[in-house]
Amino acid sequence: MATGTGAKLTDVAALAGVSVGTVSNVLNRPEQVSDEKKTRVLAAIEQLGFVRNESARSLRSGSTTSLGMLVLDVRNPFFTDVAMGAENVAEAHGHSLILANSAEDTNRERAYLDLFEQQRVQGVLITPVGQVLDRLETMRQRGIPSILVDRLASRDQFCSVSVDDVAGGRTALAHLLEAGSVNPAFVGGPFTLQQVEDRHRGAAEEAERAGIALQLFETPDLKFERGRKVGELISNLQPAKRPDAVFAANDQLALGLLQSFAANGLRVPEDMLLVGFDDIDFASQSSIPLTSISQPRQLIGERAAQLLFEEIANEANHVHSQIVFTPTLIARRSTRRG
Amino acid sequence: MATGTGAKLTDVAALAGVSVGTVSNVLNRPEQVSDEKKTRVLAAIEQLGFVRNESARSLRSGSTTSLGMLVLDVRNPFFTDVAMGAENVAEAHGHSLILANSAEDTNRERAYLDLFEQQRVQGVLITPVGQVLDRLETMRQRGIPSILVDRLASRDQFCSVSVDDVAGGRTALAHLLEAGSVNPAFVGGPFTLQQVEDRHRGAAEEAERAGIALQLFETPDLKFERGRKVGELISNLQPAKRPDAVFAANDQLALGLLQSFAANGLRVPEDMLLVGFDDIDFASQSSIPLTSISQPRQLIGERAAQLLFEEIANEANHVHSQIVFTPTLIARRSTRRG
DNA sequence: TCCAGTGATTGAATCGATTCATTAATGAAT
DNA sequence: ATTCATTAATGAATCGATTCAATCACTGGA
Repeated sequence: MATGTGAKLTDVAALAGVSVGTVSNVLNRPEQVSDEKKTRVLAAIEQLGFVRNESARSLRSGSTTSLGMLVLDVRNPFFTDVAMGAENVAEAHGHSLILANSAEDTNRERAYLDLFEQQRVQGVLITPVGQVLDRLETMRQRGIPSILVDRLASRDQFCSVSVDDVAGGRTALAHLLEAGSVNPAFVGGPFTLQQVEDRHRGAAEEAERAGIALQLFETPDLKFERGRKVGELISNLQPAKRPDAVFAANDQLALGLLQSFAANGLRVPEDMLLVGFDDIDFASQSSIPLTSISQPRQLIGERAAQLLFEEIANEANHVHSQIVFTPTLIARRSTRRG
Repeated sequence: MATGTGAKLTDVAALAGVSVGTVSNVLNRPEQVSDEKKTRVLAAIEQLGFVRNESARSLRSGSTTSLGMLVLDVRNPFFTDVAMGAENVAEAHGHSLILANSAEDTNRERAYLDLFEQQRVQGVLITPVGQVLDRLETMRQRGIPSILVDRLASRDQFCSVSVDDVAGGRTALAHLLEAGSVNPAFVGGPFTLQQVEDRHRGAAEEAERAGIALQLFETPDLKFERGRKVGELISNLQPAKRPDAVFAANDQLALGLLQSFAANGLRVPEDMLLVGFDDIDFASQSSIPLTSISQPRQLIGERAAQLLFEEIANEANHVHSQIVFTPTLIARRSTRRG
């Protein structure tokens, strides 16, 4: 049964007793083929187990039917959710999404962009790591447009889909104040990350507006372990100086804080209010469910893919746009007293 | 500057003043080309911004340089970790990994297998959803081998890489008994999932060996929410009948149990010991760190990819093998008294 | 000087599906 | 009966990189 190398289109044509053109038409313009030949061709395809060679197809037709997506970290649920949104839209357009992982490594980022170019994908969704805007612009000139995801395009030559982190910061702090905090703190860093900078700025604005000081605990990263360390530090402050509420720059950090508060006998929310950012699954699954700022992850992916298809369809006079979502607060036990 | 359609190999050859064969050699067998021409060609490539057309390359050479990977759920960290392992190995072999998500949907599974065949990937790593073994066998006869991941191959025509869940179950229960449990329980289901069945069987074996009864709380799924509900149930049992230790079939379930135990004033580990399975990141990040059974996720991906490359290299007389890893216990606070 | 041997270079043929100008067939209209 | 329009089918040319048999250039030995 093993045919060695598979059947090709000419084999199908021979078996069905039609020309290659007709077989191709059955595959690509079935409405132009008479029912009789169509069934004969389909039967032949079935019988031979013919699978069309995508390389040959795209070489001749000059275009593929796939999009490339390059994310910072596939292990981060944020990106996989975004990817799922994009994938759904791609599927609806009859395209497939090739998902690749730069793992925050500029070499891998470059390698995958090379791959995408070589494969002649129709377009690229990317959360950049390094300085790739020039590269992306070159690619667009060569006919492969790209959309920035989770980044606000700093130049107007790109579309982007991102989240308003400043607004998120404002919302978080307003919520803490409303819940009764008079001495709130922000925990997060480094400030070279735009996201951190923005979230803090929003919080600071809101605090100022209320005439309240915002303490700052700057961290070198946003990991769980870091949260534990800062939590230790905060727990050991004199009660008078200790903040009564913390806004953490992301949920990982917040969960670390939560763990060490619990270990040090600081009760959340009685002694300490806590808000995170991202609303990852585990925010709600912690033993004390965590209030968090939620981003419409799936929607981000969907919109990004839609924008990309628009640009693909109308490369010539496409107008770039920046979509910015406003994140929303999900209130849970960690800020609900009594 | 916009060249419209990019430069091709003949353009490079013309500019460099060499034949197309030489340009191709520079790309594929650089050691056979004199330094002088090599530099001229490379300069021309640079100047024209030439990017080789992968479709043309693989059409002529008859083989691609990519692997397909089809996972049950990209949002599950288990699979993304496995994927990263596989990706690393693929990269080391100069291949790229196309990651696709069947989302436990047999239609999507079929569609992506179609895509992989059309793209003539070199091989496939797959965690099957539906009944696809026949399909996979056909694909292998056509020259596309596949490896089962996180599944023990029921037929000997496939390689597989999986984990010994029975051993995991034994280890978990032995640990609970050692920690002082005299009335342990298993929480999990449905038993149609091989994983659940095996984990329970291991635990039951170990309990029997120790002459101790193992209570069973069967669940219709393995989600966090379900864990909360069962936790509620267990918390409300009379202390005499209530188990003093729980082995949950996975971490999600265990975290749900943990949350509701806390809400009901049942202290872990003082009043209740708790072990999960999978060792997801959040097991250690819970406010009471969770003891769990850990699977070598990355390693699973690496080995699977290695097996695949072996089969690709030696399709004719490859001997299929089943790799089964024994999971290990990571002891944390949830089973450490005093 | 000639020849054999080695290594670099060449370019026509090739991979397999698609395209499109052309032909064939059928029917409607004059 | 003839012309025109419409639809279906054909198959040679084509996409762009790779392959490989043939050619060329050069060296060292006879």
